[in-house]
Amino acid sequence: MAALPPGLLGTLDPTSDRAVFRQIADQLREAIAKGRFAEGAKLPSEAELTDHFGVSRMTVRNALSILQSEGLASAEHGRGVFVRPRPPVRRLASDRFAQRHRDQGKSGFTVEAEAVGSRPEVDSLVVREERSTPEMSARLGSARKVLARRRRYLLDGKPVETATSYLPLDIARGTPIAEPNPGPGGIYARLEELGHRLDHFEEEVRARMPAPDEVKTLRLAPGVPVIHVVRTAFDTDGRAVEVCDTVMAADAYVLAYRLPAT
Amino acid sequence: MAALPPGLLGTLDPTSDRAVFRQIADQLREAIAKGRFAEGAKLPSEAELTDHFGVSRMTVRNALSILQSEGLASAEHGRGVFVRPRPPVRRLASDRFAQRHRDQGKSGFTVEAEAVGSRPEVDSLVVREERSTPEMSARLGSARKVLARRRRYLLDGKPVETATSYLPLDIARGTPIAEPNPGPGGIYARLEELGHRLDHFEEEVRARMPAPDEVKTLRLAPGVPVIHVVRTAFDTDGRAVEVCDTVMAADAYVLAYRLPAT
DNA sequence: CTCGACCTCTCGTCTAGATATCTGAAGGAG
DNA sequence: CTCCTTCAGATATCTAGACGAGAGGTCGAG
Repeated sequence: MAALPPGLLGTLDPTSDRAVFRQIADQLREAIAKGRFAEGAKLPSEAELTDHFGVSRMTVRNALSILQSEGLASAEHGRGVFVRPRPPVRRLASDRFAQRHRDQGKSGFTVEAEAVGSRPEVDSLVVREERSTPEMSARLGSARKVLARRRRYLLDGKPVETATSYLPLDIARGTPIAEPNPGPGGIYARLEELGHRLDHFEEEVRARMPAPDEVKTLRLAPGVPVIHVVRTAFDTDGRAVEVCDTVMAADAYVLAYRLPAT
Repeated sequence: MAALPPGLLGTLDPTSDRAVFRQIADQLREAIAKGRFAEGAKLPSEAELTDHFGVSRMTVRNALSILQSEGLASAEHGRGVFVRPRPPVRRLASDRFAQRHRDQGKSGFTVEAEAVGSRPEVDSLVVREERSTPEMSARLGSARKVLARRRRYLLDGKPVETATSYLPLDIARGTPIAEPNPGPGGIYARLEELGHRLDHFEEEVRARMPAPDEVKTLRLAPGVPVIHVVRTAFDTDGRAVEVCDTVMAADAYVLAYRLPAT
């Protein structure tokens, strides 16, 4: 076992009342912040840290798990623990739903993916009728059943977002909206053709840790939260014509909004 | 040691290749989801779970730490592990910066706090001149030094948000903006009085896990992400007159936006 | 040269304790 | 009755190992 290069990490303070595993985590965190470990670089192995600090392996693992829960590092079984690179974030423009994009037949996701030079993909498309939940009824008016359109979005093969649109059946049933592929411009273009002229959207943005199924679907690394957006589309009659429930990998997104000051 | 009530939790599947501590976490998660443990209720103690499942204490602790990292539970030293209550979330209205609130002399935070019947507080107010960072220079134009206004917001005594406003010195120096208390309506009202008529704001929203100092300042429980908002204010000349960097406890906030469809 | 067996390093899971610290309740001193 | 001590129960930290499993390199058989 080769020892760690001297000076890379410091030593423990036995007089401190700060737990040993936290001190170790602190040192690693500081070393990462100072660039002593580059993005994507491998941290010292558990055995090396065990030797360097003179503690048991569980204590070292405890320290490493802190860094992972903070999203600073991620472990790869059989390889090591690595500094998590900050992925190039993608910008979700505020004019995502502008008329001009619909007119060009492009969906919001396609527009954004092309803007950063990435390859967009859509996945696991399920369209079906479902019973409405109380929450959805409150948002959509009183529809008993709704049309649900579920899909997953990928960027260069990596899943970044899942979205489910809910529409009242009396609007969507028997229209292209109920087809897997609703045609150019997406369902918003179809809604306008059906006479529901869109007026505005309301978005609610939350952040939280993912549920286990979300970790799986979005292939989330430990310590990555999700951004949960619920968007309601209103037509010019003031009726809610669609609710879109979106869960995004927080390390892949920056949401951009423009607010008037008046 | 009293045994657990029968039926509250199931048993392990020794043939499964799913790790034991994950199976235990799954069972607890499911029990919480089904309401067998109410919000704020105490989960079985480590000793009880150890007995019930016939595993060592470290394994049980491992399972409980998963629930905490998911934000589903939080441990209290010497008391037990409790189901985290979903706190009543606060709504950040899209018209937060509307002219009418400034005219009434109310800040955005005060307006929102009153809307949910909570007692707002502002804390640790620091106003000083600082060197500008490259990022800030890019956002604010080219100011070499900036005025920084740091503060922490509390709701009913609980810290929920920290915010730092940065303003170019040529605008702010020697004005009420450089005072700890800028007067009614806050700095936006002062900016308008100084001839900088506000035109619009641009907000960038990110979510991530908190850094250790943010955990401390916002008294965040483990497994709670933060929402990071950077807002830039533009005047009618198109000049950026203020950048506000805000870090919010994600379990205390829902951000609401209204987007035009045109 | 190619491919597969094997070997080593690495992280993943689990056990069975020991000691420390915090909380809340019970009980005694005043 | 009030205050303080004591104690039981709970989580926090740490040790010292054992075995499992994935990744990647070495090296010999073919």
